Amino acid sequence: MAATDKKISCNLTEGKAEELKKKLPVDEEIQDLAEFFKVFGDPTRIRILFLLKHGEYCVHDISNLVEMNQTAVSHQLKSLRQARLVKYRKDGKQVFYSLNDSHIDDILAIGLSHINE
Amino acid sequence: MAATDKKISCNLTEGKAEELKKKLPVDEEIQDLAEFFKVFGDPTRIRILFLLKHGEYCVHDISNLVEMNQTAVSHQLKSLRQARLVKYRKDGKQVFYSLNDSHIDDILAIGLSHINE
DNA sequence: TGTACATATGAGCAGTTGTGCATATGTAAA
DNA sequence: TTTACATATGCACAACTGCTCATATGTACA
Repeated sequence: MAATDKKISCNLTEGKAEELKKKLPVDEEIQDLAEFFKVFGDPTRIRILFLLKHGEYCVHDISNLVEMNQTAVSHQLKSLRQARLVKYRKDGKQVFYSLNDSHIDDILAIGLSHINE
Repeated sequence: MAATDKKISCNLTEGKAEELKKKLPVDEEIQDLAEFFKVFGDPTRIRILFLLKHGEYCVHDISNLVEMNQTAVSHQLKSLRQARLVKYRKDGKQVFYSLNDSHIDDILAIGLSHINE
């Protein structure tokens, strides 16, 4: 019995295991994916994203609409910016935020359809 | 000037603000969505999901393939089960896990396309 | 320049999360 | 029934997260 045919667990030979592992995304990709989804894993950020589906808003507006204080909103907008989910435009004293990724709608929609099943 | 026309921040009247808030999902839905996406926000769980795209595997196999000890994998499988992302089938001493939601592929694909942009 | 406003940032803290250890439960074979 | 194996669970702990407070930065206007 060749080395790669050795059973290493329930139904897996070493050969099959190695083959399978090659089909998985590399570590860095996995890590980036997790970081990306983590951004969707907070109610405040989700609320902001749903809000921005309806247009661009300044920080003060966002803060009012999601009923969170300005500092908390600013922190979350930073996360969203770093994940490249929102973009911003400065106009005088104000900063207007809007969605930056066409996929956001899709992801939120899939999420909704899952939880409503 | 009517009460609902009062400017409450940058470009928002009270009336517009109330209208907008009605368009956002209710709190419970927002909360559930966040919980759902949180599950995708961990590298180990993402790895397990990618693995299960290729078939059903017992806990021992999964543990081998994602190179994590059995206990950690069991804990994560519990999260995935609770989020209804995986289902399981008992066969003797073993428990075989597989994907439970057709949307998983879609979500992972969108995530990948975002991080590779 | 000074003042007021809009937004961002850093530190601190409470709450949460992922992992590993020890162990429990469940099943099959001896 | 005893033993070995497969999986699950409770607890403890370190690491991380999101919020708040205080404050910094930046801009406009008097």
